This record gives sequence, structure tokens and C-alpha cells, in this order.
Amino acid sequence: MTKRKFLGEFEQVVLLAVIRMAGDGYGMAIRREIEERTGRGVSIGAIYATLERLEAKGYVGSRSGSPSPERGGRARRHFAISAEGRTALQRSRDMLGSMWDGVDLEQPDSEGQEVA
Amino acid sequence: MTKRKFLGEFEQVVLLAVIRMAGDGYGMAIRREIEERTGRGVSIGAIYATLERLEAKGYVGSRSGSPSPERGGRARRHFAISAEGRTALQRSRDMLGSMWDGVDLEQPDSEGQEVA
DNA sequence: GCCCGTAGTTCTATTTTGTAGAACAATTCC
DNA sequence: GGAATTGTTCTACAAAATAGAACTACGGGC
Repeated sequence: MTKRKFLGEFEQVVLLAVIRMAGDGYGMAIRREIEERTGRGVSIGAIYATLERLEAKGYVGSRSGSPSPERGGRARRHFAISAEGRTALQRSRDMLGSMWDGVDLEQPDSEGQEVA
Repeated sequence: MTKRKFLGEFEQVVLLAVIRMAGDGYGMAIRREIEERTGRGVSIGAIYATLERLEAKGYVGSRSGSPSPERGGRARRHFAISAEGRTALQRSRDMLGSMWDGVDLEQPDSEGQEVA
């Protein structure tokens, strides 16, 4: 179990959704947030699997919501980011950022070396 | 072979390195670029596997260098990004960007809902 | 022409992530 | 109790990430 230094692509997305929901996010809502914000369709299974992994790594914590919500349906499981989660996100952002630094996608490579 | 809509985390990094090297990047140099720029250690196998995948998806093209380089050692295989590669990079950047939008890592969640 | 060093790429194997959707669980309202 | 509703868990598999050993191809001496 070599500890990975950077978050996976989807892990980043999910973790950001968790932050956005300010500790009140839960599976279905997190999914909605991602879909609305990015237009990316995601299955519910993908969300939970990722959340599960993030929790195993200590990047998020979860607590189950009030047992009897006034609305029917099963209790929610709320997720909140941890300090380590924040750090991990920062690390990933900075790493990617350093690769993006100075890159301009509109322009072809300085030398015009593009390929078909 | 369901075509993925977004690049993987490492795919992004490698693709950015390819752009940076302006069409003259090759395995070992791409690796060096990533390590120097990000401090992230990467195995050579990881680089090639990823480059291979990017090529299969049409995001980069490759051509082998001059058969008789004035330096000894095997011929290089140069990689250059394609128009589709650029588009893919843009898509991934925008998607992630929309999730980052407005997020401030220094601040705990608006509600202070952090977890141990 | 054959070894040696050097520079590079391929190959093999395995773990971790990403993905989907069906199954299951818990609650309210009739 | 049964249906509707809301949500989570489970099962299965594909794709991406990762490492490092093996292999290839060249130049330079001798």
C-alpha cells in the first residue's frame, strides 16, 4: 500500500464538491453539485466509491444525519473534509499548476510542432 | 472502448510536459521535465505507458529521431501534441476549474464544518 | 568485428482509480 | 401492511498509475 502523493482526477472533483457543500454534503447532493457545475454525468456508485476511498485515506470524515428526517427516505451520510484533505488538494493543485505555468493553449507550440 | 471524457491526473501532467517541450520531447526528457518542475518522482515506465495511451487516443503523435544521432545510444522517439490533445487538455482544465471556482483553501468551510 | 559504455525504449506485473447500475435499507404516508 | 421516496451499499469490471527489469541500438576504442 504505497501512499500516493497526489489525488486522482475524480478524487479532486469529489473532494472539491465536499468542500463546496461546507460539511453538509452527502452522496446524492454531491453528485448533483458535480453534475450541475461541470455538466459531467456521474453514476452514484462512482461517487460513493470515491468518497469511501477518500475517507480511508483520512481526507474526509463522515457522520450520519438525523435518524428521522422530516421527509421520508433513508438517513443521509454527511461528509466533511479534513485538514489533510485540504493539504492534499493544495498539493495536487500546486503540482498541476506548476506544469501549466506559462502554457498557452491557443498558441501552437513555440516551434509550431503540432501533429495531425 | 468507451471514450473517456476527461484526462487522468497523470495524463494531464504528461501532456503538459509534451507541450512544454515544443514537439521535441522524448521519454527521458519528459520525465526530467516533470521531475524538475514538480519535484514529483516518476518511473520511466509510467511515462511511456501514459504516452502510449495518449497516442492511442490520438492526443499525441510520435516520430523517431534521426537514426544516427551524434551521441551514441538508441534513437529517440519524439512526441508532439495534436489538436485533439489540446482540446482534451482544455476540457479537463475547465472542468476542474469550475469546481475550484470560488474555493479558498486557507479558510475552513464557510460553516467551519471541518473534521478531525 | 567485437566488447563496453551510454542513452533510450519496451515489456511484464501489479495496485489504485474510475465507472455503472442493480440491490438493498430506512423512513413517511396512506 | 404496501407504495412511494430518498438514500446508501454491493458487485463487477475497465482504465489509469506505477515500478523496475529487460532489452535495443548506437559510438568509440582496440
